[in-house]
Amino acid sequence: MASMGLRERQKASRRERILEIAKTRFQTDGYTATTIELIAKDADISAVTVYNYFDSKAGLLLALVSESDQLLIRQLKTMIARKPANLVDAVASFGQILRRHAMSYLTKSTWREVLSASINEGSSDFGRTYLELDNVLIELMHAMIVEFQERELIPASVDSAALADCLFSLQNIRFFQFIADDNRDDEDIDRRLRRDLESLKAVFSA
Amino acid sequence: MASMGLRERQKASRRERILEIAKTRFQTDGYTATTIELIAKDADISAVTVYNYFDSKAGLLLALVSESDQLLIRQLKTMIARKPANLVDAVASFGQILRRHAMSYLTKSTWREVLSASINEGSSDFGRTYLELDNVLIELMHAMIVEFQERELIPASVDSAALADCLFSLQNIRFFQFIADDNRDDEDIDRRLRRDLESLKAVFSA
DNA sequence: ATCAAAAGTTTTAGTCTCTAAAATTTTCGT
DNA sequence: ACGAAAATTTTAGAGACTAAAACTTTTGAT
Repeated sequence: MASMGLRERQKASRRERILEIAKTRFQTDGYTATTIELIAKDADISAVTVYNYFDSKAGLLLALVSESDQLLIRQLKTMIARKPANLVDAVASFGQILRRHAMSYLTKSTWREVLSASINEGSSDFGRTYLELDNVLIELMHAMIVEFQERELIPASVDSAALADCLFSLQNIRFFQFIADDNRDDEDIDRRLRRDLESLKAVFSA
Repeated sequence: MASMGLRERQKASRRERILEIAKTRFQTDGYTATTIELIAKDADISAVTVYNYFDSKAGLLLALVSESDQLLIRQLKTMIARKPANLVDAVASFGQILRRHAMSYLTKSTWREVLSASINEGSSDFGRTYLELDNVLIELMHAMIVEFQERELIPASVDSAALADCLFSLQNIRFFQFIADDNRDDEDIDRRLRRDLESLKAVFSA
């Protein structure tokens, strides 16, 4: 990257700087208490410049979230590599890793901002970034299912991509519910997700 | 209700008036173009008074949405009474009725506001109202499944409540995706939902 | 009917997100 | 070094929302 001109280097480093400052601010003072003005002051720039780098306050937050994604992906891959014994356990583990990772990073209240913005801004940068994130996770779910097929625990005739999308979605809505309700804990959701899969098994095995 | 004092009657009628005005404004000018200030002016009250009746602009919108619910419920009941031939068709119809009803009432963009607020305000009035709405729909899904069990198309051993919750959730996330993306049409989602159910059938019937 | 308390409304003043545009500064290619 | 291009800052403003003080209306007791 030595070929980058001053301008480009400045742009990249300024972006990093904003992200860095926002991260600590969000963590120490919380999302709502952190104003864009404050972040700008910390970074010695004007508030408008922050908007020049990020679409919105929520967009800044999402950029931070997507940074943490590499770790999440690694954790999921490790789980998949351990070859879970059955689909129900596998999907449940998948969800659990997601939830725990989410909670290690942000509070539920802050996650609500992320999810809420992800719906509202399907077209913006934010929306696109979020969709990419989801797609990576769906890819992982897919890989997991293909492995089940290779081990012949799932018939090869099943459309693995369709199933991956569907199972991820099911897990995802339970994640939404987990985030939406402060009183719902990890085990609560784990039970519910397992119950979902068990009832589906019950109807369709008939 | 003749027993209500002046105060209570005024309160109710003012609430109705705000709702009425907001409804026409939202429909003619759109949600974002309609400011609280404008609604207040139309209703001959101050903007702060609007906030006295509704938590937020999105809350006002939700109050409007929940008004339209009676019609939706009737449509779903009619569909259920027609005794659909199989689960897949039934769930697909359920979703289709929801989407069409939604589109007959508000634009996708406006629905995004509703959904986004529903996540962000789990605790507020808004959140509670929205949960109630969902619960009514889950109840209907449940009734439908019980009917399937009565017709012995689904084994009586299946936990009908768990299944209803799960199938509603699955349908619901596809509804979210429908709303989130302007380019996704009704048939698109219908196909996807059917594919979801078919792949689940394929895995679990093995 | 009168009057004080209760309830509801308005005014005011302010914070915060976000946008647009004009003015200014910085970097870049020549 | 100089003009063009790009980024940044200033300024000005809209709009959602909040808190509190000032005011008006309704109510219930006398």
